[in-house]
Amino acid sequence: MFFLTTAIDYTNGSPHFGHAYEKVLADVIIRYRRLRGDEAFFLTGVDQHGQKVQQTAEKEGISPEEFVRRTTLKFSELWEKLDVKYDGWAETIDERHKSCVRGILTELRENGQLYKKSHNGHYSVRQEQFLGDRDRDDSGNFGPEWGEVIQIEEENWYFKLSEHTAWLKGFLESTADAILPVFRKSELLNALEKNTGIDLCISRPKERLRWGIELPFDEDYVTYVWFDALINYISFAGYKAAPDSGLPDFDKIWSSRPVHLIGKDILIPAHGIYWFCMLRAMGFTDAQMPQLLVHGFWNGLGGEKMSKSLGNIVDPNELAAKFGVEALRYYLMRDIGTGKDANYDMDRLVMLYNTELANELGNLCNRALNMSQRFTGGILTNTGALLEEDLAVQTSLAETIKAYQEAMDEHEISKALEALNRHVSFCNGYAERMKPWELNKDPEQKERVATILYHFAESVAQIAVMISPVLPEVTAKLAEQLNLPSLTSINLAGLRWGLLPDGHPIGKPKPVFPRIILEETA
RNA sequence: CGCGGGAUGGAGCAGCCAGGUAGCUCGUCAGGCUCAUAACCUGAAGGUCAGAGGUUCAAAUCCUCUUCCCGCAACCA
Repeated sequence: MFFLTTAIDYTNGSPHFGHAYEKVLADVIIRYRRLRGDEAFFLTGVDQHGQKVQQTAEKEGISPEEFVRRTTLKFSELWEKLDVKYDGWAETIDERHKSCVRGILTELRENGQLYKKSHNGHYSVRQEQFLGDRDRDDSGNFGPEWGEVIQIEEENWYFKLSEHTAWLKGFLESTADAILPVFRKSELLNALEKNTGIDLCISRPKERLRWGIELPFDEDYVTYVWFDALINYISFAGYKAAPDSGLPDFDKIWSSRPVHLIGKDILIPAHGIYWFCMLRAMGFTDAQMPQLLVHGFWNGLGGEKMSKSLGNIVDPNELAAKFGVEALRYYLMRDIGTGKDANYDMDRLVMLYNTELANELGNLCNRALNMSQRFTGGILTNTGALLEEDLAVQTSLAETIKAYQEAMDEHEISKALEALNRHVSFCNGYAERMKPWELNKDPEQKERVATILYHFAESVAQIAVMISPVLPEVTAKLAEQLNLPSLTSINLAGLRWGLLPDGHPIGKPKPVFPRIILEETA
């Protein structure tokens, strides 16, 4: 079983472009695994506890439950709109999750992994948080933004993180693919190097934070965000779940190393250090440790961070409404290398859609069907003699499948799409060289024309299958036009020359990718 | 010497790990075609691969140093 999770999004605001990227990427990866014929489970969801939620709800004069119910909907509705299809949905206020967290905390305490101690430090009353040295300004003082800063002493619960860091170092060093891309691992190892004997505080006193999971053994505290949120990966996979919970069978879901798709911001320390050590403390073996697939960020046009203050936030809902879900999904997968950062550029979104989808693939499909209807009565035949040029098309397609698969296996979606485009381009060149519209004027060449048109249609059919993880709706539309519904259920191994049977009646052409025309707005 | 990423024709990127004529898309220019969503095809111009040094028969690719840009600096309880 291939088990894929994403980060769970914090329900304090609306989903933005980055949220959409991660979920679409996960959706594409999972659809690809299914295309390969693998059994797969996709878990995503929302992180609903914490101070920010508590504060914002208070400000709006509603209960945190009500607030979280509303914001959660913004996420789930977006995923539905963007055709992100998950199998499990994680909400951290779910009782099944809470009881899993409490069960784990209880067990860790019994195993001597938790202890209570007091800490003395600077505390900002206004911001309701402890301050560290890096919160000081240039002159070494805490600035006015913190309001009144007092020295207080507070007791809290700690997790013996330091007992596991030596193991973690060894595990990371001996597991080449523990973290992808690889350069992230060196970053993590460096961070780990500096982590000497520090334990992790896993509680917050209730007088400061009520909106969380109460510690099962100390009712004055709630659980620290990461000790709550990270556990979603196992709680909603059925870890220690009651038989009637409705959750999946954990042993089945976690039968091989799962993949956690996360952003680069939460690798260190949350996933790379805390989560691995938490799993280790719970008794997970090295072979059960998840793989972290770390993606980059979308920045604004000049490469600057997207932020509210700069006003360059991009709303995925607006983009989907303006350009369509297909254009958005395609852009999200096409214009960024997995693991790297990219700059969001609307002009590129339009350009990539118009050139690669409308002009290339869409047009190839359209001209193929058109000629078939006009020249061969809409009937495909593949019994004609093959010329070198025809065989070159078949070779190009076979190479495309290989390149596509290699790229997808490495989660390099953009490169996979590039490979598909190369074959489409090749077909367009083949069309120019063969000139079936010329040949058609000669009645003697009927069979030749049919053979050429078959090569177009078959190419479109196979590309339709390969593009399905990224653009599932497009595959359905192409399958309909090709009059071959089975395309939507075929898997990769079934991609062999001859998907379209001899004598197949092909459908009528209708643009699958209407060009996006941007209105001039001066 | 804190850590990591990046610097490749006008723009955006690939190539670098496993050295061997610098590649892709867009844009520009000139042709061609007309089956097709003003789509398609061919050709051309344009780069001393940030800079310096080193290794090598050979370096964008390996090593060293420098400059510039970006992100992070985790114990914030």
